[in-house]
Amino acid sequence: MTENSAIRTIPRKSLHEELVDRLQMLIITGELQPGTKVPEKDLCAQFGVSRTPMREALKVVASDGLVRLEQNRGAWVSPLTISEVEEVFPILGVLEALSGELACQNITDDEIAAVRALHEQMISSYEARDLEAYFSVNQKIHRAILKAARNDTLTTSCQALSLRMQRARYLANMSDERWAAAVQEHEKIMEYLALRDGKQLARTLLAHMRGKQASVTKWLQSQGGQV
Amino acid sequence: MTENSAIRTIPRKSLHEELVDRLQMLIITGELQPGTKVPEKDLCAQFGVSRTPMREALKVVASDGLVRLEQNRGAWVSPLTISEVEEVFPILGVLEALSGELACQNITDDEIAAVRALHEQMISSYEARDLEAYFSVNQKIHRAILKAARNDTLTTSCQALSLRMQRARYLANMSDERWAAAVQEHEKIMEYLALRDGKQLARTLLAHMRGKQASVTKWLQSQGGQV
DNA sequence: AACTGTAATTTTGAATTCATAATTTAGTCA
DNA sequence: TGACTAAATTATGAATTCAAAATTACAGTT
Repeated sequence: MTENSAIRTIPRKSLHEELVDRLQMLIITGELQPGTKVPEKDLCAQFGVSRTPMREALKVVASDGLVRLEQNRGAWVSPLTISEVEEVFPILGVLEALSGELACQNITDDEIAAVRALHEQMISSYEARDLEAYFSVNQKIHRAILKAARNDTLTTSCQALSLRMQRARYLANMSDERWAAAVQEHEKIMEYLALRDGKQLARTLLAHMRGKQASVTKWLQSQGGQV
Repeated sequence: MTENSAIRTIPRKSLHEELVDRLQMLIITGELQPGTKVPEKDLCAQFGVSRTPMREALKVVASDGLVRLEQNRGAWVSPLTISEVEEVFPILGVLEALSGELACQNITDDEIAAVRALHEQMISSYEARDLEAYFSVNQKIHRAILKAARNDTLTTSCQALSLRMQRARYLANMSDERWAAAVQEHEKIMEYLALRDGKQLARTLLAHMRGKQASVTKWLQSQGGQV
C-alpha cells in the first residue's frame, strides 16, 4: 500500500449509482422542483457525464417513485401529495413497528448505550431549539434501531419509503406542540428499547409515525396540498 | 373506434419496462439460474434489442434485489437464501396485515362477494388437489384484498417483495398438512373480511404469512439452503 | 387577434461505437 | 507436466450516433 495507490482511487460507486444518489438529493432538497421536467441534458452537462448513465439512473429513481417517466416525453419530478403521504406513512408505521420489535430481540447493551447517547444529544438539540441538529440526530436514532433489527431488507424498504417523505421533512417545520410531543414519544421509545419491550416499542413507534403523518399532512395542506 | 385503430396499437410499455418484466419472469421461473451470470449478450439477441435498454432494465431489476451488479463484472442472478426468506416474510407479514386492516375499512359489498367467489374457487382447486390452479386463485385473493386496501404504494411494496419469494412458490410444493392448514387459514381470512373485522383479519394474515415462511424455509433447507 | 396546419427544431429512445477492465488462451520456462 | 507470464479475446461501462417522436415557430386563413 504505497501512497500512490490512493492517487487513483477506484470510484466507490459506479457512475450510475452515484447519479442515483445525486438525483435523489436534488429532488429531496427541492433543487429539482416537483411537477417540472427533469432537465436531462443540463444535468448531464452539470455532472459531466453522457446521457447513458444519467438515463439508467433515472430509470432506477423512477422505480422508487421520485420521478415519473412518460413515453417519449422524458422524466418528470413527482410532486409529494397528501394522498401519497396518507399512503406511505401507515406503511412506514408498521415497518418501524416491526423494526422496534426485532431490535428488542437483537440489540446489544452497547447498542442501547449508543442509542441513549444519541437520545441525550437529541434532547439537547431540542432544548437549544436547533431543528437542524434535532432532525439529524433523530434520523440517526431511527437508523440505529433499524440496524439493531438485523434485517437489511427492512432497512432498505424503510429508507426507500422515507426518501419520498424526506422532502416534507426538509421543507416543513414542526409546530411547537408537535415538537414537544415528538420528544415525549422519543422518551418512551428510549424507555421501551432499554427494557427490550418489543410490543410496547412497536406501539409507540406506530403512534410516533401517526404523529409525524398528521404534522406533515397539516403542513402540506397549508402548501395547497402538494410538494 | 374502428378496427384500424387496433392495427397500430401504441406499445403499452416502453422497451425497458417490458424487459424488466421479462427479466423478472426469467429469474422467478428459474430459467436464469441463481448464482449464474446474466447472459446480457444472449438475452439481447433473444429479445432482439440492443444492450442499452437491456442494461437499463438490469439496473432496475438490481434495485429490486433480483440481480446483483458487480463493477466491471456484469450482472449476477441473486440466489434465494434462507436468511433472505427470514428477512422478507416478516416484512410481508406486517404489510399484508396492514392491507387487511385497510381493506376492512374500504371494501365494498360487491368486492367481498367477488373475493368470496374466488375463495370458493380456491376451495375447489384444493379439493381437486390442483396446485397450479390453487396458487393462481390464491394470488388473486391476496391481490383483491390489497386492491380493496386502496393504497397503491402498499400494493407496489408488497408485489416487489413477493417477487423475490415467488421463486420458492414456483418451485416448492407444500406438504399436505401445510396445504390443509393454509386452506383453514383462508377460511378465517374470508370470515373476518366479510365481518370487516380488521384487527382479526390482520392477525390471521400475519399468522398465514408465518406459516408460509415456515413452509418455504423447510423446503429451502431441503434444497441445501439456497435457491 | 385567434386558430389551423405545416415546417423547423429539439428531445427522446435505442443502436452503435469506443476505451478500458476482466477473462481466457497461448506460450515460456522450470 | 505444471505453474507463471504475456498476448489475444471478450465483456463491460460509457460516449456517441441515429431515427422517430414531440415540441416549437411560423405562415396563412378567417
